[in-house]
Amino acid sequence: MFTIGAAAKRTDLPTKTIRYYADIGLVVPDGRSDKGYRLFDDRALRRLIFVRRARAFGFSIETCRTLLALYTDQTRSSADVKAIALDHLVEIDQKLAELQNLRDELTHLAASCAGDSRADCPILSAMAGDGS
Amino acid sequence: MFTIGAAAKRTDLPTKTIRYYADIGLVVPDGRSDKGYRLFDDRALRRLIFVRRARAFGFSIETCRTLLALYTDQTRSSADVKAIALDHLVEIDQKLAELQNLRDELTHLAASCAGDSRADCPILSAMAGDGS
DNA sequence: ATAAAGCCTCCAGTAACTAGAAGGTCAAAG
DNA sequence: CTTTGACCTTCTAGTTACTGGAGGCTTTAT
Repeated sequence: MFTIGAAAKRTDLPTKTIRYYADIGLVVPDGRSDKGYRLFDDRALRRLIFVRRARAFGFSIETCRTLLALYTDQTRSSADVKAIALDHLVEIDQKLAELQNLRDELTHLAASCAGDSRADCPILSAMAGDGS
Repeated sequence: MFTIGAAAKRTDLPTKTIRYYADIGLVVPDGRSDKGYRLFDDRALRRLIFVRRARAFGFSIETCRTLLALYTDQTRSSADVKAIALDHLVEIDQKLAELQNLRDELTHLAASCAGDSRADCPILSAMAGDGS
């Protein structure tokens, strides 16, 4: 059984985050010590690490909740998990496309800006709506 | 002089957003009617549109504030604006790289998942830290 | 005259934490 | 035995950029 600090070291998560996850019922401690300290067992640590990885993949907390449930459920079908992953991939691709657009346009604008001491600036002009 | 609703139509921004921008002092109305209605003039509308465009480029509100100041300042140098744009480009490129990484890894995982009725799932295994 | 639309302010909620204050607990050192 | 420092607890509030809604005037249209 680990206190929150020990769990933090082992899971590579901040104690604040672990406490937060406990508060929202995402990964609840196994129990409390007689003085009220949260105590985590190995299973809880595994779940915390699972969440850390899933979050790193960009899954929302709510999706992590679903994923954790599937992780725990031995009768799950891999199709359910795959569907969630594919949904997330679609979102990522959308963001990627938006960002690439943004980068291209901003690169273009920045390139057309002299960047000297004169006031004339195509970037500001674009924001103001003068051009295009 | 336009009421907030008229300004919203002309700038293509929600009234709530315009009110918010006024509250935080980003684009303040020109004044108030005798009944307390916010009144916007053409200059304010131009500034609202400027902010809408800058936000679409992903600039934060605080950066918009700076950009607006530069927009207004006739003695600005285009170098100042360009520096902000290039900073932002660096951030965009970082996010882009992260997202691409994420997409590649997740694509790989999803591809290796059968997606059938069996429980075995490489995606969950990856989150659990079984592999790699 | 009345009803609909538009305006006002203030409060709360979103996502996922993070910071900080005030205070109890525990292990080791003096 | 006490003190120090590192832990732990709870609670409140702040972050970003809005958005939604309640309750209540005002203006406009019928």
